[in-house]
Amino acid sequence: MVTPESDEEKGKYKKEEGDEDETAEGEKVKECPECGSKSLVRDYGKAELFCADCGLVIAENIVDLGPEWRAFDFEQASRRARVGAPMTYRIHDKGLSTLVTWGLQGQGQYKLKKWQQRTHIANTTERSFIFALSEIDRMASALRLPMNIREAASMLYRRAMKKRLIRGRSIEGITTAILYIACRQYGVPRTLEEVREISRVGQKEISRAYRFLLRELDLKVSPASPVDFVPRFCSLLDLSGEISSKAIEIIKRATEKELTNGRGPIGIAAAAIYIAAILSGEHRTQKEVSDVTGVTEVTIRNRYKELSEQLDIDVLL
DNA sequence: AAGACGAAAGTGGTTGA
DNA sequence: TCAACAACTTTCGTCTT
Repeated sequence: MVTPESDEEKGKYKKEEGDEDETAEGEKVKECPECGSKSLVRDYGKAELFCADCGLVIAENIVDLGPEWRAFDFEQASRRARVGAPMTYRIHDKGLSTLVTWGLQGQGQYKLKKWQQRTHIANTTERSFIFALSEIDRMASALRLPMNIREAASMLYRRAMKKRLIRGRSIEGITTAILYIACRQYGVPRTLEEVREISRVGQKEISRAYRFLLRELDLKVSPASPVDFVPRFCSLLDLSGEISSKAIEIIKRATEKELTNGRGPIGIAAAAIYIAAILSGEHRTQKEVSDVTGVTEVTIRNRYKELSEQLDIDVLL
């Protein structure tokens, strides 16, 4: 599985707006097949091309790592082809189910009862697991998240179950928190509000489950970077990739000057987008930005005042 | 009339004794 | 466990376009 994002990985994403990229099969891609976004980003560290909106990994090994990688890849591909469908974490028994038929004739009543008790427990945990996976899938669909993130979420749930962390807790809370974590880990964070909207539980419970899982699975989720929100917010505001790049540039300068310390990343992202849009002659009102980002106009104002003053950006309306 | 501005009070989460 | 604290929100009156 791809495991994401440590601090040092920040900043090595390179924007390739409007540029064409090649998948391993040699096709040209310009937009994300999952969500249609044109914000495709190359991560040279992991040698991936992925969608900055939803996190879908479109191509791996896009960088020429030497002449032999294709052969390597092909060999693997053909080897896999012989084993059947790729194993997935999203099927409750990892897709390796076997059909077993029992002959129960001749068993005594007692033994049967015992067996039923045992399988009852197995059935209920199994049942809730299946429910959890379907919930992850439902919410991931609503958020338009790609398979790789759903896989990661399912895997996290598996780990949580193995450690017996689910018992006595609401599946809804856990699954929502897990999805929230998975998005963060893949560098396409969702806001707590966005996640809450498609969840069946409230924000309080999601946060509780979130903190609980981080502690118990000792996951390290570095605080979300404002940069990670920019492409998605921009496309929600119908702003071009140029503006997105400009906003990211502003954030980078702000980060160097340590203007982002202690501030909420979403507020920073919102302000940077607000500024970038005005500078590009594509004005968006504070209300519009506020609506898609979920931070108030007041916060956008405060951040954008700070940024424009400290970075000597003249924002003339 | 809509957008931007900023003061002031309120809220929820973190930190440190 | 409690209080102090910073960031953010809510609310609202005022100014600008």
